[in-house]
Amino acid sequence: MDRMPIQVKNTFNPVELRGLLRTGGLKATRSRLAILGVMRRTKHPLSPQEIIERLGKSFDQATIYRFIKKLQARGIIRQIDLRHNHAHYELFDLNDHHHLICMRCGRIEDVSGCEIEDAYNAILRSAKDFSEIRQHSLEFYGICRNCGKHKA
Amino acid sequence: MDRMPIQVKNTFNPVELRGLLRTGGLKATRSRLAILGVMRRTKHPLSPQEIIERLGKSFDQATIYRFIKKLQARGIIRQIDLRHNHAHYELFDLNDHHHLICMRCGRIEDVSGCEIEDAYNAILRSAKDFSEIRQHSLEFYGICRNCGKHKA
DNA sequence: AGTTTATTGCAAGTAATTCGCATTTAGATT
DNA sequence: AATCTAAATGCGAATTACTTGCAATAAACT
Repeated sequence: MDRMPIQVKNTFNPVELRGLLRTGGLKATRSRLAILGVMRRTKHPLSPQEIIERLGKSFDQATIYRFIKKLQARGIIRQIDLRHNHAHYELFDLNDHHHLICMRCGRIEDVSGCEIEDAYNAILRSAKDFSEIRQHSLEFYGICRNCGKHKA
Repeated sequence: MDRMPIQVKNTFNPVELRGLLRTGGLKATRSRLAILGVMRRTKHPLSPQEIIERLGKSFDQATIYRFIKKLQARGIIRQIDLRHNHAHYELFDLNDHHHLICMRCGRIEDVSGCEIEDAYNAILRSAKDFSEIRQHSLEFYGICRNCGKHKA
């Protein structure tokens, strides 16, 4: 394949998607590249069903769910809790960001720069039974401007 | 119908449980007092099924789920994402605390004192589409000491 | 090209949550 | 205390979310 220019964080090109999989010991199948492609080009967390919809053609759920598990175990994606009754996922982003979620309409906005990482050590020091923190999840639930206009 | 969250101090005795419900415009039935009782005396987040188990007698799921929704809408309980495939809930606690969750065995430890609240304003300032934050969720996922001993 | 092994697709299975509706009950009203 | 009414319950069925077993397929290594 052609050598691709160096990309900014998390702008995975096709080659990099392959590498991502290989590094994780995962085979790079057409489906998998397509799934990662969808996630890459969507800027908000996706549910498995949403991924299937975006893939266009009918796609087997089991395949998605199994793949998601592997991605998650390898830290390639992370799980986001939007408080719908199903999980959402997004590509792991080194620029740690979190989400503002509207409790009425579900609108999502990214918020960036939250120095939780700095708190890790303090938390570990105070923890009795834990020796390692691998990830965290931080979501803010509120009311978006639009919903704020219309009385509840 | 559903109202705005009401955050009441959490020093519940039986009488206060009644008041809690009344303030929320909810009828104080025997079942409801029992459910709140279970949540009060358990120090970790519970799933609807766990609540049913603890209630002893056979208990209708629909009743629990419906009640939980109302409690949540009123800010009496909050939802915790332990990344099992179902939601967990705990009584809302003004002493804001969060959870360390073991990614292997699911063990939970509380961590307290995380000054996220102070970040609310900063976050709102930087937010484009949000005018109000009502709650947040912060969970840390890691490996507990016990699981840390045994190699993965 | 051939072999190995991970991955897929399908169909069935389980778990989690919701809904509709007839019945009951808490709490306000008389 | 008896009555009234809206809210809550119980039940069964429905829906949604996710998982599993297994035979067929395709990636990656030789």
